[in-house]
Amino acid sequence: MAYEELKLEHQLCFKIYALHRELMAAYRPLLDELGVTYPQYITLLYLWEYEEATVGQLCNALGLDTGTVSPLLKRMEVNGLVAKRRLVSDERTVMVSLTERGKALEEEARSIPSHMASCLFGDDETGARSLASVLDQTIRQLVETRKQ
Amino acid sequence: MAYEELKLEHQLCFKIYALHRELMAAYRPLLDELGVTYPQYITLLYLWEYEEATVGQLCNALGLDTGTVSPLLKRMEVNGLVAKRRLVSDERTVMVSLTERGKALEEEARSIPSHMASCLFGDDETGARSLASVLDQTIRQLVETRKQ
DNA sequence: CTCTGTTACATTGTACACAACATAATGCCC
DNA sequence: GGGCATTATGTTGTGTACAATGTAACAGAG
Repeated sequence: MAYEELKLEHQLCFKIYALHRELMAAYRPLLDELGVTYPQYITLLYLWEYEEATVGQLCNALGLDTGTVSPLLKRMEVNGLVAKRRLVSDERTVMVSLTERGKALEEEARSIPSHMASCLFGDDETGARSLASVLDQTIRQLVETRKQ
Repeated sequence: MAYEELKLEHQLCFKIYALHRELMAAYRPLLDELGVTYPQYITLLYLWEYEEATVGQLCNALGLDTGTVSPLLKRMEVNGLVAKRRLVSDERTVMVSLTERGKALEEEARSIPSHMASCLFGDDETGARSLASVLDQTIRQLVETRKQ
């Protein structure tokens, strides 16, 4: 007896929410082998690319706030993946860098993107690009709207 | 110096992850007015449509496990949105139904879908449908892969 | 009727995610 | 150089998520 527009099956948000969780579930077995979670994995992706970053840069790049990133980095430090040091030039700023163990994981991670691509698209090459462009477009629109 | 395939910007997963969080952020102010979170909102969507459901049916429909749904329902019960009762025919089964207050929220929620649609797509009507179909396709592929 | 496996749900433990607040270092205005 | 807003990060509290485990109720085999 619900209003048509409120039916669960019509909600785009729910598809995005569901896809997000399916995706995390698909990554989990791969990331378990590296001993990291998904948010830790994307933190590593950033650090593999830029060598080191401040906490603030990581928050910005990943779109997460300090309440998420700060304890996440603490766990990664405990697990020996990253090291933290305060800048001499500004004692407020914490610079995060990879340990040898953190760097070494990059080799083990190399196979993940292509493996995940096949999980997401099977053999459909064009599907990936069309999903990417639609997602970019939608995120842009959302961010746009939020800023007003 | 990272491998090209491991750069953050190339990761489709990250776009989905980011979109998911942007979307939750966009919903938050609307749902705050109803006094519910997003997972509670989709639980209400289901109950508005089907009147009542067992815990298991909700887990299935929402794709969440009992460890998530069980405490979520407990909070909704405390907030006076749902009621729970055990079936006489099977004392293991818990039936969840809406309270008057839970039913009343449906009216207040009616404006949410169209409001969110404009946040997601601006004026672009076709964007919604193309995103929906790409998401459906991708979820199907992921679920397919997971089952093997 | 009893034993045993299964089912439905709840609980525990770990890890996000974010709002709100706390803290310490910096920069700047005078 | 003292006061003060700002900045960078950390902490607290609430609410997901999910794996693993617990528990009571049910369902059949013998």
